[in-house]
Amino acid sequence: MLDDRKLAVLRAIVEDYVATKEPVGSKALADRHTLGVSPATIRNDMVALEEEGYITQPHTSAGRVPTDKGYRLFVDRLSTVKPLSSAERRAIETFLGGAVDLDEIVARTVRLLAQLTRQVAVVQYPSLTRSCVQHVELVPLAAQRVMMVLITDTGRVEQRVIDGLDRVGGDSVETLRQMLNRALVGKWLTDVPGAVEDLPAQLPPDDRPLAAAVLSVLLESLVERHEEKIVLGGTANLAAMDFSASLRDVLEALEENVVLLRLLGEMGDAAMLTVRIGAENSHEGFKSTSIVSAGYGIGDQPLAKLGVVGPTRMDYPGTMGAVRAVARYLGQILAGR
Amino acid sequence: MLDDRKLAVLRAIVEDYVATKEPVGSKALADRHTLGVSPATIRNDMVALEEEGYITQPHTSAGRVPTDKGYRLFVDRLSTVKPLSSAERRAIETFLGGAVDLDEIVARTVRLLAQLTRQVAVVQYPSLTRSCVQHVELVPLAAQRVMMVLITDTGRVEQRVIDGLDRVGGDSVETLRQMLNRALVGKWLTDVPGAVEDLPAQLPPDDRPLAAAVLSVLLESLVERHEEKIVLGGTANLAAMDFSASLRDVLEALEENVVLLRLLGEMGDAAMLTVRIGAENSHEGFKSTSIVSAGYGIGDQPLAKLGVVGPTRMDYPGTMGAVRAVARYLGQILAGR
DNA sequence: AATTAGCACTTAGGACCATGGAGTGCCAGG
DNA sequence: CCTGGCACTCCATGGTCCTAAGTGCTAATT
Repeated sequence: MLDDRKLAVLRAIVEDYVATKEPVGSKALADRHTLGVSPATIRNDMVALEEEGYITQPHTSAGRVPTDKGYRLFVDRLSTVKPLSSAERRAIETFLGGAVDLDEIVARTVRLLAQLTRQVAVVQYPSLTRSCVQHVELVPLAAQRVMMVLITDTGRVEQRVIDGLDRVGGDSVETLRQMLNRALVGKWLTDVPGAVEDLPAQLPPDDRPLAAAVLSVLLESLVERHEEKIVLGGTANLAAMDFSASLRDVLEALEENVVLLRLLGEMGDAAMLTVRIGAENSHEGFKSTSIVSAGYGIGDQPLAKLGVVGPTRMDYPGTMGAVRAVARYLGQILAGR
Repeated sequence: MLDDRKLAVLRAIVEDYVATKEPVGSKALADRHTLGVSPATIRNDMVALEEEGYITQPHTSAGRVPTDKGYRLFVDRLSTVKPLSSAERRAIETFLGGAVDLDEIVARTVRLLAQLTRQVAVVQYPSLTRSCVQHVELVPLAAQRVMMVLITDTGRVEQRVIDGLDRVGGDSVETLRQMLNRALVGKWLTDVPGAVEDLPAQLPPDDRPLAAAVLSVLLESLVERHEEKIVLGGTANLAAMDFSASLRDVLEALEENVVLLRLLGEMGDAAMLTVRIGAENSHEGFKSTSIVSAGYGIGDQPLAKLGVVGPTRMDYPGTMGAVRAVARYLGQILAGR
């Protein structure tokens, strides 16, 4: 059905449309690309492509524009991920280098990705479900309050205040602290529930209320509703894009972290580079955008995902190259800490 | 120069322009407000107001629009801060209630403020310079690395990794930990440098390199370049606004946290409700926006600031009311933790 | 059978113009 | 000092026309 030349035409249409932002006609294609055939032939190919639903024309006498399906074919079969220039690679290294803690690493990554792609960047914090406990600290704040600080091997530091306790003795806190660390250090967060099950029983009765309170907070807020954090950057780049949807809709969708997280979650895991185009995104606000994402992690251990959001009319090879490169470097940086 | 009626006219112009987003003419004013005079009289007043620079007309045969100076006069002398409805107050309380930690309190505050004002909300984290040390924790991560966690009374938890040490003994860490806490707990962060000056001298020689490394990180990254964090929300509301500047410029300016922090810093301190109108903001990107900000704190102890950014044509009384109310509630919530 | 040239057809968008309406400034009279 | 009246200005709106770009179809060519 679609011979090589038709595919070449589709590729040319996508490339030109992305570059010029204007519907592209048969004449322009013949001029700018060396397809070796005349505009008339290209026109014939275009009707075939249009019948198959890969391209469409905004109105009768306009050029053609790729559809979501057209972009999909382009991404799957007609393009190759474009590696970054060595200048860009160096920029990444120096830029991600000087970060002092996880927050700063993530913040810099998101800025970097936004700058490289000129689109909206999204970076998810290393998932708690993929982290191990490195240390648990209990800090007495007042007679009835204790702060719990959980430090993971991925660098995340989460704190919660446990409130409304009866007079808490310093010894009880210290005992519980040691016990928690003995039981939990090195464990996956997902394994924490099992590991703490029989802890209260090992304590003297006086200390059990405290232990119960601490454990319930730990389990509930950190394990069960496993909090995923996400950071956005480069929203200013939205202004230069023009969606079919309204800018407001896109901005609103972006502010819904829950939605973004779900979408990221639906995308390919691990080191996979995944592209979701237009209506493939199962959310109204992203219907006229594409999302390019990749997982990042330490070694082959996936931690979380990052990506960019832009108009469906985007430079897929370049964007995919940038996302992949940043994901890899981020993994390296995290590994080297 | 400006009698009461002229001021009333200015007030009416501002109110109508804010409501309708259209230049307002003498006839409309006479109809919609009970000024008790004819359009012709109003016209005369308008030329006076225009000569003084309070209003201007986009073109010869259009109505009048307030200038920055006009808004300034309106805010200073012609309006009163509008208290929130009781429904809104209750919304604030319930919304800010269920937050579990400082991050969530700040996140909720920023969403709330954006929703109430339908503009872009900005909330600064409690300033480190206004915080006291509540606890310092040292966690050995590996033979050559230690993580320092600093917890303040305002709920902030900052962590830094200290790297490149020689073999660190568990005892050394424990000794240093106790010593740091004895020396620092309860101290203002700004007083930390003085308080740690002679600490290394009190340690056995073997432990001094570790102490020096920890202290240098502590001083440098937390005290000297005292990190201020800031959070944005409601940028989707930007789409509905129309600035004279381009949307992109405003978005870019908003992403520059440093700029925002400086601007907030230039605004009135403590419980003061401050308004910066248009060109009063010393940054290009905010030339066509107004910023309404207030300090928040516990009791009369200021902690940091929050505010909203919107078009100069904004509902000042309403916005000021919302900002003031949210700042107060935030203080109360923080005090009650 | 595939490609190409030629041609008639469609349509968006720009230029041009006319017109109506909103608003002004000014003047003379109350 | 206020007001009604009036001439003037200018923007916004809508209509018309025209051009440029691009198409689809057919007949000729390879």
